[in-house]
Amino acid sequence: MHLIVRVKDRVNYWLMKSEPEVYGIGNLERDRTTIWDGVRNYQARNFLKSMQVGDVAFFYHSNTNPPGIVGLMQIVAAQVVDPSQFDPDGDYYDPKSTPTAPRWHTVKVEFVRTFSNVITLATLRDRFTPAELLVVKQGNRLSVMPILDRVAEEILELSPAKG
DNA sequence: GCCAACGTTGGC
DNA sequence: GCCAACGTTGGC
Repeated sequence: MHLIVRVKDRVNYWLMKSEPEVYGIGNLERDRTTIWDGVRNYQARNFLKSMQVGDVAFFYHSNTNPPGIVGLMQIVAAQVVDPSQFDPDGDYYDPKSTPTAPRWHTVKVEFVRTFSNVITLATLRDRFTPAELLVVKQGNRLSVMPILDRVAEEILELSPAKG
């Protein structure tokens, strides 16, 4: 049986977590772009690898009060070799990685906007089931995850731009 | 600070 | 290849 796969240009949506104490949306607004380095989980890495330029990602603040989605960013470079894997003095050094055989790829993201209010985890739990949105699942530790189009659009409706 | 969830490591 | 021990994430 043959399937005709129609390849269409489409935007994929993602959610990416960071602790604001380490690197928050304010840091990204200041820097405009950043390499999303330091992810050392294979499932998260595989999602990072599948991101394409133009994809949109929600910036999620974790390990803070309240946790939640705080803004938007866009993928501006894909398949970026994570430079932190080569730094022997850094927290993310991977001695098994070499420049010719890097183990960790990531993306470069660009600031789009900060939401006027945090879309808290509690709000997300009210609106979405764990099957719809993985981040609301209890005990979820994945720091990069895909977001269904329908869910992304609903989140965007909750998020007027700041100012 | 506690602890549930869960990914990773390593002994066997 | 199993699985107990351990370490980390991250909400609360």
